[in-house]
This record gives sequence, C-alpha cells and structure tokens, in this order.
Amino acid sequence: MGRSPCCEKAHTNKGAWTKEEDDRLIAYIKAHGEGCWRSLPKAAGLLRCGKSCRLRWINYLRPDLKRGNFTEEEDELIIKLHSLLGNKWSLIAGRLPGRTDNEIKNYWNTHIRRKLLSRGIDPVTHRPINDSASNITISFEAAAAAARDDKAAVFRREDHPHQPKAVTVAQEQQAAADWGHGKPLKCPDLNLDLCISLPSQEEPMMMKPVKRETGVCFSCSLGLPKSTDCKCSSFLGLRTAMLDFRSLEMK
DNA sequence: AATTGCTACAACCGCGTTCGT
DNA sequence: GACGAACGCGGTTGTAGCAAT
Repeated sequence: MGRSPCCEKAHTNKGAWTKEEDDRLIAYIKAHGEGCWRSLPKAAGLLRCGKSCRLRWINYLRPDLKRGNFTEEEDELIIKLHSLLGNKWSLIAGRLPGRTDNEIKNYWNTHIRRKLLSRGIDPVTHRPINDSASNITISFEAAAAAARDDKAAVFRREDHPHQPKAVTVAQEQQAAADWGHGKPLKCPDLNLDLCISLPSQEEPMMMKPVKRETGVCFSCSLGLPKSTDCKCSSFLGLRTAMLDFRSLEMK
C-alpha cells in the first residue's frame, strides 16, 4: 500500500531556494509561526511542498542558527555524543545550540569521519581500527529494549543496520540481564564512567525530553555549558556522566 | 585557459512515528 | 482500535566552488 505524495509535484519548484522565496517564508513564519507545513506553501504564496519549506526554515532560515565553523569543543562533543547515540542526528543537534541535525550530519560525513580515521579510530564503532580483541560495544537501544522486556525487539541486527555490529548475542543477553537488575552499564572505551539509572516504575519507557527535578541533565553530565532548559542546581565540572534515559528523546 | 577531481553542504526522498478522527 | 494525514528523521543525491593538473 503506497503512500500518497506529500504534495502536488507538478506545481512545485525544486532545487535551490531563491532570495524571494526565503523572504516569503520568513515573513509568513514571523507572522503566523511555525507549523501546518502542509498548508503553509499555499498560504505563503510559495510553489514549494511543505516538507521543503520546513527543511529550509529549520536548516537555513531560523534566526537562532549559529552557522559558521564548528569549534574544537563542538567537534569533540559531537564525537562523544555520536559514540553514545549513533546516527541520531536530531538528538545530537539538540545538545548543540544553534546547530541543525542536517548540518551536523554533513559535518560528520565530511570532517569528523576523516578526522577519526586519521586518528586510527573507526567512526562507526569509535574503536581503534586495528583493535580486533576489544569488540564489546553495548547499544543504549539494546539496553532499553531489554529493559522493556521486549524480547521480539531485542535489537535484531538486521533491523538496525546503522548500529555498531560488534556486539554478540551473548553480550546482548548479558547487557539485558545486567540492565534488568539495575547494574550500571559500562562502555570501557568511552571513558565516561557511565552510570545509568532505571526510570521510575510509574513512568513509561518512552523517552521524552522531560526536565528532571533531581540529578543532572545530559549537558551538565558532559561538563558542558547549561542548556536553556537546564534546571540543575549545581554541577561540579566532573567529566563523569550520570546519564538518565529520560533526559534523552528516543524514538 | 580548460579540464578533471574533490569537497562541502543544501535539498530531496522514503519511511517510521505521531496525531486526529 | 483502525485508519489516514501530517510530521520528523536519516540516508542519499545534486551541484556549486575550489584546487590540482
């Protein structure tokens, strides 16, 4: 069963946006706000599909975008977040104010991948390329699936082709077992000394960017400047990550 | 000066998820 | 609960600009 196209292709422009189109889109969003992307093009007098408008606004026109070169700190943060989250570009972007998922994805593919390779590090697994002995990589998704006792979903490799492929079934089961008993999960190579607490029983495991009343947020846990929604009362500046899944938005 | 190859990044596409009815 | 529409994400493609030859 096919999905109907998102827009009338015959009457929409494609390719690079013109200055006039940008101005129309900016003016419309300033007047009416974001949202209703489907109806926006017609309302704004644009011959574009809603998706295209949304992408243009989010990746290029939004006034809070930083643009310009990435700093060394941003580089390292992206690498660290990627080692934790994999290709979850929107989650990574959420931790880099003023940066978009598309921008980070492009930057990863053009700069950071090469940077890691030149350091002899596999950009997918974040492990030394010639380090054949150490091949234990535990995915947070696998752990989360195990915590849900979702046996059917316990991370079938073919369902997650983008994830590191170094984890064995036995390792997955061990991780699941450890997770289920509330043991801290450690990724030896990340040197983040991760300590993950289970969410409280009454809350569903669906990951939403819920503000925490206790503990520290993800930004603080990485020793970063506080994010705008940070409510942490203090942070000692330790490079120790107390990672709570509820501070992450998971799909 | 012309051509070729490479890099960077904007934009598109397909699909999974969420939301409203 | 089922269904369709809309949204959002990640992978991929297209192309402009630059460097090397």
